Amino acid sequence: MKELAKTYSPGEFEERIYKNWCEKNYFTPTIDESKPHYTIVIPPPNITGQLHMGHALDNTLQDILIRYKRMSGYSTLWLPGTDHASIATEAKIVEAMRKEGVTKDDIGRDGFLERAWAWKEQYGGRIISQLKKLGSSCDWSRERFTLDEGCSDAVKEVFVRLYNKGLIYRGERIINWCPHCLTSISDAEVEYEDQAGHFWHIKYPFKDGSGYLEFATTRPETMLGDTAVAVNPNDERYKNIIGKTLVIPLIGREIPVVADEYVEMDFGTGVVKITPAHDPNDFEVGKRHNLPIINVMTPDAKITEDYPAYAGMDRYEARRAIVADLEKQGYLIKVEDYSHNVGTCYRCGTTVEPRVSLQWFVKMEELAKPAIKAVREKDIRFVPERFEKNYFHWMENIRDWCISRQLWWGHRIPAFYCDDCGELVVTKDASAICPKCGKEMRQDPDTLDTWFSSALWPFSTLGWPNETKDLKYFYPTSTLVTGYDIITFWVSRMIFSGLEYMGEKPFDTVLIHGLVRDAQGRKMSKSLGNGIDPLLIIEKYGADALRFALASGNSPGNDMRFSDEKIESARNFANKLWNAARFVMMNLDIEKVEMPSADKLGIQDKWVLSKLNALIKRVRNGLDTYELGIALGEIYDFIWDILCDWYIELSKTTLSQKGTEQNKVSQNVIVYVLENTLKLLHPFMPFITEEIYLSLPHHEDSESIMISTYPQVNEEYEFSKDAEVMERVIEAIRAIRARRTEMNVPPSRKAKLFITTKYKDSFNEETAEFFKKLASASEVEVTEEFAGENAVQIITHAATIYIPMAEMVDTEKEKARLNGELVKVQGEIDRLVKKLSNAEFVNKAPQKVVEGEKAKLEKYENTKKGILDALNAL
RNA sequence: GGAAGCAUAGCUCAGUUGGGAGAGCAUCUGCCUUACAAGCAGAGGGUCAUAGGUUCGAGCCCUAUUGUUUCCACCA
Repeated sequence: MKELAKTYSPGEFEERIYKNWCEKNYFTPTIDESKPHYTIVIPPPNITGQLHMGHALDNTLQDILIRYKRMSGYSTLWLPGTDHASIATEAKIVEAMRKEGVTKDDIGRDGFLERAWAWKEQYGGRIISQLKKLGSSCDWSRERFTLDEGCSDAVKEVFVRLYNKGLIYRGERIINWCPHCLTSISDAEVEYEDQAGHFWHIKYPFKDGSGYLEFATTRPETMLGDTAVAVNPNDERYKNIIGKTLVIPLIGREIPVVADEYVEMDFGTGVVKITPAHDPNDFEVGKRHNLPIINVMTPDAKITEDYPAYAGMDRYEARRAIVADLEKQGYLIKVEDYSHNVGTCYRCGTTVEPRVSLQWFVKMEELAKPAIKAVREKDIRFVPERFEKNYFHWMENIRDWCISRQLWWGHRIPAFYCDDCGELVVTKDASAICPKCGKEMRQDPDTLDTWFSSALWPFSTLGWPNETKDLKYFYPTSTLVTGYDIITFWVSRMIFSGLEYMGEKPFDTVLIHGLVRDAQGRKMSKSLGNGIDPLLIIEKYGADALRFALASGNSPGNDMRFSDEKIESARNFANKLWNAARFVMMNLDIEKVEMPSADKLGIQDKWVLSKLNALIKRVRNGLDTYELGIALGEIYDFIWDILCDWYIELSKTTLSQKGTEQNKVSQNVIVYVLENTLKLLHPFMPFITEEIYLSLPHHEDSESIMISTYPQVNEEYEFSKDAEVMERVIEAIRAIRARRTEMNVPPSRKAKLFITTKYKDSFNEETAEFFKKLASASEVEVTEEFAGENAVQIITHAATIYIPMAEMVDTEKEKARLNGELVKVQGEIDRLVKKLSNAEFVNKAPQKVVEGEKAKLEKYENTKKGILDALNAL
């Protein structure tokens, strides 16, 4: 047994404890077929990332579940790792190179990758070390990286399999292009935002000189790529011009007027210019009408050399120039303000440019079907359930997934081309010879979407495609914990991937949490500068306090706010527990906890043990149903209210009486209760619970709380009758304190109590001590009748307590007060009588509820009788 | 355009099988009571957004409305 420091200072032990856990290999599970497994794969943070509150929340929740299951006898694996984050990382490295004046082309692909790996070596581990500060009990011996050898092999395997199955194809499609990142991005990677823009009303002349056709556009610069103008075939206004030829001003190209259902008659002028190369809808129209596709922009969104007047201008410059020219030449009719939704790149925020290019796609429809079924049939469960709707909506309207990226940092597409004959070979091999001409083939220069490898994470990390022991034992994983913002990006793709390649779901349950917002409820963001750094919080308040602040009051799927208030109250709670433990230890001389038999227990012991059982039940239930915030709230209430405010106070007398039998009983019970409470709390606050646990004598033999057994309800310690006896005492003590405060009697002024009661089991010599200690009683006399005069009277349903403090009693005031109480009590009685005389209530309500109401009525009747007696006596 | 969440004390939020509303912070009062002032003992403060409905009984279930946030789709 060692002594605890005087104040809670987490900085002194958190690191030491974590190191010890690692050295003892507690985080590494053993594969034991006789035990159930519980597996979580971490949502791999980007190697570019720094720990933010979102990570802190996500990992706190995972660690709580993992520690709970570990203590509950599961073989528990929490598999950690990081994501190569192709766009984000590449952007970072390109940026760093730009500062040195070096471009990607200068150093070439190999040179670039060398730099990227060096960068990964240097910074990629940063977030991992930050996760450790949080207390995450990940099995670091199994740490993985989405771009490591094994994951790369899994990616290639999947690509080849899907290609051979016809589920991966290459085609020229219109895709979202980021002119800043210079790569394609998938639909899911586009974020839409409202932008103020304009509606330019423009007219194109008919070739035959028969006037003009007016329409409006938000993007006049794309007129350079117009290959038609469309109207609705049912639009009477334009029936006669379908098929006529228009001439595009400024460039003189002749284009047809086509009819297409896509055009809405009631919107704007009912005329749409068609630019198949730069708008997804126009692309579809173009396909239907065999229109040429004219790309007018370079990859960085500048006008091509084909249009000398505007060549080299970026999109927006060209827009201004073209509008100016149209106006000059009389083709601009008017300009309106118009707010519209514009797609932006989720990484850099640049407005995306739809662009026709040759890309690789995954055919989604067939893959989505079993993934929908698995969730529909509750084989995979979302917590909370409502997020299924998001999932279904996305999956049921899924479009093919553009997976190729024009980046270098990532999994290179395992496809090879023959420059001579155009042959295509898809293979896991590092090189390929053309089967037709025997020539060395050229590998596709592109890489895969980062999410392509993340999709395989639950099994690629366990060794797939090899049939490893890990894969057999730990797959499928148990719970996936993540934010609602990446259900589509990640969760949905893991589900169809797991089902397709493993033939089995990747996890049972998806626990969705919300966002951590700032104190004002705003999203934490770099641009707002309102982010709170979890590492600074840990430094100042401790990891346990941070975890408490994040887990308490958190309910699945809901956003939460993080404030100074919250973290301070978390730290105060840790301090409270710390001091309670200090108090307990100050009073101990036992070496090991040996629980006394029930007949030796005091009434307060029976009460607290019953309360502990109730707590265990509720906490386990909360944890089992993913209501972690509720479970933690229960523990908080127990520690603060039950343990500290009552049980410790109730035990002070016996704890100070060294050498007595009751003293031994008290020591054992208080340590037993504290030990169990610590265990219940351990998943939430691992460090402080371990530090205290190791300082206490134990009930069981365990060298660390994290590998001890999670508490279970102990039927031996169910004393519901005794608990009621104790509750009556507590109620009386509360009533006395309230009365004394009301009368401004300082606690230092002790007074004798006379108690009349029919509950002699509650009010007797044993409990008299409690009144002395906690209700400023000098003496307690339980009597059949109190004959004295001018006493302060305190009436509970179980007893009437007289305090003879004549000078405090003003008879008239006392009468008024009692009459006031009488009115209140009578009100309650009336309500209950009415309810209980309602035959429908008595017949239809559950027996338990009716009994409860009857008991309440009896209590109020008792109180009423007490008040009436008191009034009579006055 | 489609969908979902939220609306409870001055503030931030709990309240899961429907049985007369809680916490933290803030406010007020009194306490250095030998673990803790990061504390202790009390007190005040709520038509549970509005209007209907179901039910013996609704903060909780249903419908509509208002406000608010988010997701999805994206009509030039």
